Amino acid sequence: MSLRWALIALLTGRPMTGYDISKSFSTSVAHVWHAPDSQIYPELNRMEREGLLTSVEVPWGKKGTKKEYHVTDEGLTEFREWMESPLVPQRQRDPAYLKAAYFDFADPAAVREQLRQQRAYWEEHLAMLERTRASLVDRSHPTLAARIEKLDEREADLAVRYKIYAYDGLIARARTELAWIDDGFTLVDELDGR
Amino acid sequence: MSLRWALIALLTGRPMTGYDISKSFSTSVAHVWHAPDSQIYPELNRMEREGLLTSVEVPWGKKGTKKEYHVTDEGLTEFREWMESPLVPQRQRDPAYLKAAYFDFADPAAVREQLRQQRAYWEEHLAMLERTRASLVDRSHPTLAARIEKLDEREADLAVRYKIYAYDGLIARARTELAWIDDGFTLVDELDGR
DNA sequence: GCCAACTCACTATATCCATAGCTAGTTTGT
DNA sequence: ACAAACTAGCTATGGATATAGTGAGTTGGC
Repeated sequence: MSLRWALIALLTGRPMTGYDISKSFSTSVAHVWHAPDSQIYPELNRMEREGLLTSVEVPWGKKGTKKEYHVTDEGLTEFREWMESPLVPQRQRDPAYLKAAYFDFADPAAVREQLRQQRAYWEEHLAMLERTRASLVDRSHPTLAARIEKLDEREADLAVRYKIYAYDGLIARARTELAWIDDGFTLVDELDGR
Repeated sequence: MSLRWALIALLTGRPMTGYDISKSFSTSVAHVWHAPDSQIYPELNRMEREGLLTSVEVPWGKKGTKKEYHVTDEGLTEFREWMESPLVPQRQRDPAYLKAAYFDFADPAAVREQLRQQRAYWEEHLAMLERTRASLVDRSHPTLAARIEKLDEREADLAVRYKIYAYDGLIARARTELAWIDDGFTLVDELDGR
């Protein structure tokens, strides 16, 4: 259900076609809420039917047309309502922790390999988050830039600061994961007698 | 798909009925992999059909019987294979971060209320994790106790240490969330001019 | 003797989500 | 002139997950 709010969040920046959304999703909202095309297109249709979005046919090339989605006042109102409604806490569902709790069933070499893979993944993820954070700070991030154009300086500052705040949280989380993985290497060395 | 491995993990401790599983789930594996009854019962059936589990009918009271599930050798083999197979990294999908990135759409009072709720949730969650960690350290945790009974001291040590390691990760994660929430209070005070 | 609380084992329904495609038009490079 | 790469907008399928039940047997307290 958060998908629709992620879509509205994205469309507050600028009106977009389904294709634009599916592309820019991966460089912005997807860092907090990933979704594949097969969810995005049907959800856009549903939201239009429910009046949260309207669409405008825009010509594309000589013959083609594309559908540009705009957030309606109703959509914005419901988005604000969601923003202020209580959060449903997420259940834990992380295979990495499930595996870690039962590492004694794997041999130490396999455990080290797991840890190496996780470390590589989180390092890459962290680097991406830091790049994105930097593009928010200098306001070069395309989705953000489009959005703050329409705002005055005070509003723009709010929008930017909260986005940086969200990324700071993601970055702290990634660093915590990396520290935990490093503790894992230490532990397996100790238990394996090195 | 991780559900079946969570179930095998639990059943390596001791054979259990579906009901036992659904109950003890919440105090152990659910901390890393939550699942409702409606997933557990069908999955147990499927696993039995596929030969990962066998079941024994056990009398219950005067007339009733219950079904006790045991992990088969095949189940244990597949569990070990999963343990050593590469992890599929999880996509981000966290409404708390989605909201935080767009806090500028909510008024500061609503933002503070959100943060208070999250703080309360994570504090409680952290306390629970620390209680569970303590029960692992002194080996009083029922699921763990049942499991290490059958093991020699070295194997028991491995099982206990890795479980503590997993909880240390969850605890570090919870502390990171709490620190982030506190940063949120500071930020909203600053932006709201207090 | 009866009720409440608990044990046991499910099911029904609907939505969410992932994987993996498809078709057709457009632009760019050679 | 043609192919490759890209833009556009989907769909089909199957499995995962949440919410919310059902109903029957058992135990313990008063």
